[in-house]
Amino acid sequence: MGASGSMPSPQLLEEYSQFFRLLSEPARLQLLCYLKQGPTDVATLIDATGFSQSHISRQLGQLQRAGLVRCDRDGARTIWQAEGDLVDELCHLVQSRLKQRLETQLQQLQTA
Amino acid sequence: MGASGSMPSPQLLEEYSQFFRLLSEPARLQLLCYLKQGPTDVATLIDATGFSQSHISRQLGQLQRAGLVRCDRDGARTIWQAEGDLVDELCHLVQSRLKQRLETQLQQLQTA
DNA sequence: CACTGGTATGACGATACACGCATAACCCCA
DNA sequence: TGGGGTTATGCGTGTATCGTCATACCAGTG
Repeated sequence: MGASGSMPSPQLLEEYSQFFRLLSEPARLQLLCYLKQGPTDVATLIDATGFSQSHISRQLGQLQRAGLVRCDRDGARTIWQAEGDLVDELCHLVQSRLKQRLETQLQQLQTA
Repeated sequence: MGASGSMPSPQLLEEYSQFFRLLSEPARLQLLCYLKQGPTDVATLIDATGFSQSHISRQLGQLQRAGLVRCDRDGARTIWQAEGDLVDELCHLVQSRLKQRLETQLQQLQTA
């Protein structure tokens, strides 16, 4: 069961990995999680994360190009917010896995 | 709706990103997809991917430490196989997102 | 228009990691 | 126990990307 699926094309693999790479950086993931709590301006993000303004701008740019984040201009300021809950679902799946893995490790220790 | 979740701890963010980083490399993703088709020995993987033996060994090691892959020894050879279908689910979610994104872009072109 | 606050971008150092080569460690069999 | 085949590891190199500083860009205000 489930053993024989079809191999994705190299291009698709590349897209997948590019997407996952976006989430492979704690800084970006942190920004995403923060923005998930509601629309936020950049000054608040700088204050919350301690990163430089340029760094945050770059990371938000990448997330925006991937459609994970969008911005509305409020005069000179820019208000950012997370778009969609794909990342939530992905993180939830990964969390389940991590949890399950730790549980089995715990059981192995107890039976040893 | 869904605007206010709770912020994950830095450690958890780190774990998430480490996991996603595993999938951020086309080579590893390719190996995973290949192994999903059934147990395979290393020689076949070398042949299928064109990577060096040492590279494949390292990548499999990383995947194994994350519990995404496991190996059974067959004499001198090692037979590898994918473990669990977490990666399938993750890729499926990402694929849906990519598809949806292209569809909206297409619609925007048509209405323009 | 000059000025100010906010954002994006070029340049750069530092670090991480993908790869391959060579070689060590390992396992089976005669 | 030695030899052939298989897998893991030390090392070097190249490349990508993080993160910062300085600076250019851009929108609103006196």
